[in-house]
Amino acid sequence: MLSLEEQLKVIQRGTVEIIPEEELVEKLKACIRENKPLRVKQGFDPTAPDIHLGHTVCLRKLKQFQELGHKVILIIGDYTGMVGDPSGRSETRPQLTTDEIKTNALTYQEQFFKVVDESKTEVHFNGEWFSKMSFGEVMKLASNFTVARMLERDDFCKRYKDQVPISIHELFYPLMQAYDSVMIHADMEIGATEQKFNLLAGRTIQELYGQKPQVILTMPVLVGTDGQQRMSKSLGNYIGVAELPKEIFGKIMSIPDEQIYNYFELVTDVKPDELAQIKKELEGKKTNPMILKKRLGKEIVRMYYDATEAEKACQEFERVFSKKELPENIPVIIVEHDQAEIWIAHLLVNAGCAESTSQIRRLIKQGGLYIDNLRVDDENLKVLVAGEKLVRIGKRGFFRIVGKVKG
RNA sequence: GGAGAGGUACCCAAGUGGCCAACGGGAACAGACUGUAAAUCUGUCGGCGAUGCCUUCGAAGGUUCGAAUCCUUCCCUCUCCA
Repeated sequence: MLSLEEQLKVIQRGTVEIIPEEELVEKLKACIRENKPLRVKQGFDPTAPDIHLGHTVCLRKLKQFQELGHKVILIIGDYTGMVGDPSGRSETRPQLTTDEIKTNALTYQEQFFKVVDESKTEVHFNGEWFSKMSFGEVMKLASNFTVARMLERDDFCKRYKDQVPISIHELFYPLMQAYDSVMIHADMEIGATEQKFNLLAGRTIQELYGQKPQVILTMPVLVGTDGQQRMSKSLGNYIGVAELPKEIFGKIMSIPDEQIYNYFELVTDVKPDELAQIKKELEGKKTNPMILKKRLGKEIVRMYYDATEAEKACQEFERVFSKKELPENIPVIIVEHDQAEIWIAHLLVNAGCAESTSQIRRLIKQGGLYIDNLRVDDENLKVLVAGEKLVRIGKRGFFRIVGKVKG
């Protein structure tokens, strides 16, 4: 095990807060002395079946703990998932069914272990204890917190003021997360800054159950591809770690330039001195941000695939967007029709390239539709069904439509 | 239980009898520009082979030549009082 100072250096990297830092020092000292690893916890609710880069900010921290020789405990919140974490939310989250939770949990684990080391991880579902809890125990847990304290939370407070409903069960969320810490005897819990309240609740509850409170460590919230809000699947601004290389790369290219540095810092393995270099380049006007963004894209694809895929994704991007050439793989769609000729809008809707004929009309009006590299300017264009057509919708939609006349 | 406020398109949000397929903003999409799927600017943004027709403003009925707008019932949310 590394020395206290060395460990602290690694642990502190990229964090927002460690509360309280003195306790961490104490815990680390004891663990070095007794050669007993810390139990470092983080929970995830299997709400959306995709881990995205935002999640990896904390996961990567967990990984660092593993590398320092500590034990990571991953809680899959099948029960908390039924409540839905209110953190940073402006409304009640939809409650998941047990089936959804089950399938999501599987994908989750698969994706977790793209970042953390499975062999050094203990996995628990919080249903293990919550499903067995009696109502009396629930009441005991609930009596430890007051409504006023819950309403200290910014998200609840805001909802309350804005007259947005808050269901009673949502108030249980922090308590449940806290109780998880009791059940697994957590020494430390990691979460994004918006988790602070829940994490602190863990300390309170642990003490009430006669345990030493966990130290909490918060990480910055990663902003999504829109450059505004936190990355989240429901906001549609996320980059999933299981996405295809070209998707990951493309989405990275679409983040605002101002976010480049944050991404390098929070979700890549780029070393501190290199980070400083990147910061400099971004601040100086000499380097085109695009260059750095491409590097970022490659860096991230490499982490979840490999260097070859990363290079390919970058080249594909350059081919399609910089040189405006055709992408490498164009989906082929086979369409059948009983007439020899068909209105272009119908052809594309039948092939699933567009949702409505109105959409195609609009596209043509705007000059965004190409057939065999020729811009279509006639909304009423009819085409022969038979044969293969190369269709381009806007900048990104490429299709090969192979038509057959029925009968 | 009583009193009041409110439910509008993907989201926020105007509109309180015809000029409303519904102002505005965001998202999204398209175009221009650019060494980026960044930024900026412009446009589009319910559906339909369409200078017209059909469906939409919590739900169902009703009044009216005509309703998102008025009436009735119901469902949902919030606030205050108890």
